[in-house]
Amino acid sequence: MPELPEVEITVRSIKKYLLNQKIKRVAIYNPKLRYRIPKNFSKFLKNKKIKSVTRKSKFIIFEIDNDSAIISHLGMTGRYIIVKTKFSLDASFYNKKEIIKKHNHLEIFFKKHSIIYNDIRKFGFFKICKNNYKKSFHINNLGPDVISKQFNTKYFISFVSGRNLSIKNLLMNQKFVAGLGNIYVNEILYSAKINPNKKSKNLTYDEIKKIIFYATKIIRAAIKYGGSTILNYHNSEGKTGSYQDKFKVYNREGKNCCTPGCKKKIIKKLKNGRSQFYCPECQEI
DNA sequence: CCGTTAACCTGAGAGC
DNA sequence: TGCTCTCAGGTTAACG
Repeated sequence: MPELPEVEITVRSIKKYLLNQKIKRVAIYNPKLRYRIPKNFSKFLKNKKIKSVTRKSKFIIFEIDNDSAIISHLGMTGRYIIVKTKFSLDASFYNKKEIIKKHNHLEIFFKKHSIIYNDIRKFGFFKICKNNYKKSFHINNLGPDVISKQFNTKYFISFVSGRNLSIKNLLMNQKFVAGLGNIYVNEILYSAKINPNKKSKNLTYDEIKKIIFYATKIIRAAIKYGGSTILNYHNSEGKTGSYQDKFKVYNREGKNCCTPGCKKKIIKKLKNGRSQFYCPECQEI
């Protein structure tokens, strides 16, 4: 499901329900996620307060009051659902058919509400960090956030030197730049007019500048529009994103290229297990 | 070390 | 209608 914008929207939409709330109880309905939820998870959280909710790349960090944290990842289909009281479980958006109760894996109860973790494909996970979460395996290996100043031409060039991979694979690599996924990489390369199969080392300085420019621009715009909803992404209050209406190539196979004067159709090719969408004319290699 | 592939899991949609 | 097949917002162990 989620790339940086969807995770950012998730964080914003759950934050106000969690900050400084005391955890009364944690129910684990199914521990079998990407990593098994540890046995001491409930005990670890009980009676603690959530000090902050932040995003690092596509990870969500819940800082707990005693210098420890929970790292959460949504995988492809993970989502949080705020439940006002336990009696509202069957009400409103929870009733929408796409939210199926058997995919609720975890629920954290506060005094007057709870938050559910729901994940169809179970690629998401939770990890307990007892020390500095920034030094944890997942966070420590991340490159700069795509919307941070550290993601600049100098960094780009130094990372690429001596490597031999396509620009699409490079942008998908979280060690290079954190937060991008398949949708936004396709969109960025279309706007920058660069073929996804072009070798990173063959990019010109101008092309690198364009990639960084459009990466920033597109990610910020996607956040502004509440992320993208393809199949089942919703924020924690049940709203869909609308950036999918702005897609120029993603999910547009066979449709006309958006560039004025270009008569070509968008093509789709499977590469490295992921779909590439691009215009064969505007993004000629 | 580097780049690519397979695997994890469930459901939607296409084709027959 | 129903079956089979492919693909889907991600990460990472294992392989060459």
